[in-house]
Amino acid sequence: MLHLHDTATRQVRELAMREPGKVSIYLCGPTVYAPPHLGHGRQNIVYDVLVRYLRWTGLDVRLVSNVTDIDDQIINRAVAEDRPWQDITTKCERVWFDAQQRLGVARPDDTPHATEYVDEMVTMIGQLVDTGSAYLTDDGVYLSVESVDDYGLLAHQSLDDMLAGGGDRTVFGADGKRHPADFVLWKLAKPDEPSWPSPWGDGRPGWHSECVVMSLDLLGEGFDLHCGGQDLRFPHHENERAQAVALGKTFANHWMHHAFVVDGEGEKMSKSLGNVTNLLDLLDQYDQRVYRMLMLQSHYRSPVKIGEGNVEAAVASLAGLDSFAARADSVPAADPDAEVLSAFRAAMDDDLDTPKATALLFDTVRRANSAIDADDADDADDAVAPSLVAAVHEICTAFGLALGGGDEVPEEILARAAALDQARAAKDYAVADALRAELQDEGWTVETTKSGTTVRR
RNA sequence: GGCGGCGUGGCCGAGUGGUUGAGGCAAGGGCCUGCAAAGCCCUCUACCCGGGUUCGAUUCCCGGCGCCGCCUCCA
Repeated sequence: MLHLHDTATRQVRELAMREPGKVSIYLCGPTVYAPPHLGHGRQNIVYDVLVRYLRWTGLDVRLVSNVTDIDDQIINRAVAEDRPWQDITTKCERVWFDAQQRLGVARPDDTPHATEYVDEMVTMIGQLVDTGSAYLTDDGVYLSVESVDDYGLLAHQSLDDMLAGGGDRTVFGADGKRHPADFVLWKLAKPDEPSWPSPWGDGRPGWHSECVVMSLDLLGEGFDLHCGGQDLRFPHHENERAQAVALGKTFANHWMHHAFVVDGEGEKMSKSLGNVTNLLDLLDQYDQRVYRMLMLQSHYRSPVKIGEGNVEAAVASLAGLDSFAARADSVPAADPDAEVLSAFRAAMDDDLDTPKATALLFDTVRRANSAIDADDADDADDAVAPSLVAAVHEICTAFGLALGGGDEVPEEILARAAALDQARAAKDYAVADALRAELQDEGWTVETTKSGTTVRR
């Protein structure tokens, strides 16, 4: 069974399932006002690997991930560029899912939008007001954090400690709030801002409300896992939870947070710092599997540096895997090696130890390569290569890592590869070398072996 | 000011109280190959500093230095 670090308890503990065999996961998705950066890419891949792995083990996973399509950032950009805010959200959402597809990330089962849930949010906020957990000020409706007994569960700090000053930081925003940590549920609209009707006046929902309403609506109370980046732990997730608790509802049973992508100096990549690397640039410049490879090789709770050096290293390692896949094509099908799969599951079940699992993958590839060499040499009946090859493919499936390059090789290229083999057979090496050089110049990877020439991108 | 994390070889990045500290990439040598490529084998280089606990610490504890995160929009 999968054991995962839980932010609430700070322990690695078993991911309990509300319903046996079924896993319900809520992932905080993007605010669609800018192109995705590397940090978003990490998020996409971390949870894609989680979901694929769980499905690979036979579990029925439902992943819900929202799209925040109304927010101050969106409004600000719309005003700055003098265009309708919906232009921005629809375009950014398209770019987001396009990037996910290029990353090989499966689309979530549900992608609810904040704008589709405004009525439900208004209803929920009304309940919070009715029970006295929320109150009206002159600019909106706020949740009183003091009405939530265990507020700070995810932050692991008491309200007093959070407020304690020091350094040059400012302590929350105050305005008309009863407590500095109280947060806005409903923002009353200023002139020309997008708005929806509510009992407290036209306005829009605060960021922290949509996820509560949507996760409870689609997954129900006590769903299994809520996840997102470490920066969402507090205040976003704390505040989501506060609303659920104030409503008397059971919220997520387990909290998972992944670490940041950092720059060369180890600083968090962040839009506000301006040190982000556009995810699309990486996808444009490199093999689209490269980023997944990089994420697999580090642990999801450790910061990871993305630089030209390790990107190139990942490219090279993928080339090795592709070569393996190409030569393994001729290996007969077999049941995957049980020991390898068992070691793989042990690693993954231990808080998603993908670095260990990836090491196992490479190790298995090496063993399989050796076994293929040995089988070529003596035609042994008790060949171990097939089961190792099958195990490699299983791991790659669970990782969501496609091997083999993928591009179809045109007939004309295959014909030239065949001509190359004929020249070699005729010991006409000058012709053979010329053919190989031509193909390589055109960007093909050419591998001539005893059993023939393979060509791929 | 509070809470938390990190400091490993040429680079990235795991991990552990003990004869031999993953894996990837890079480098060197070899095998294979008509020659390459791919593959396989071998080799090289590391645990921030100072104390302490211990038979023994990179791993545990204390102190120091350096870096980072959250407490504010943020994956």
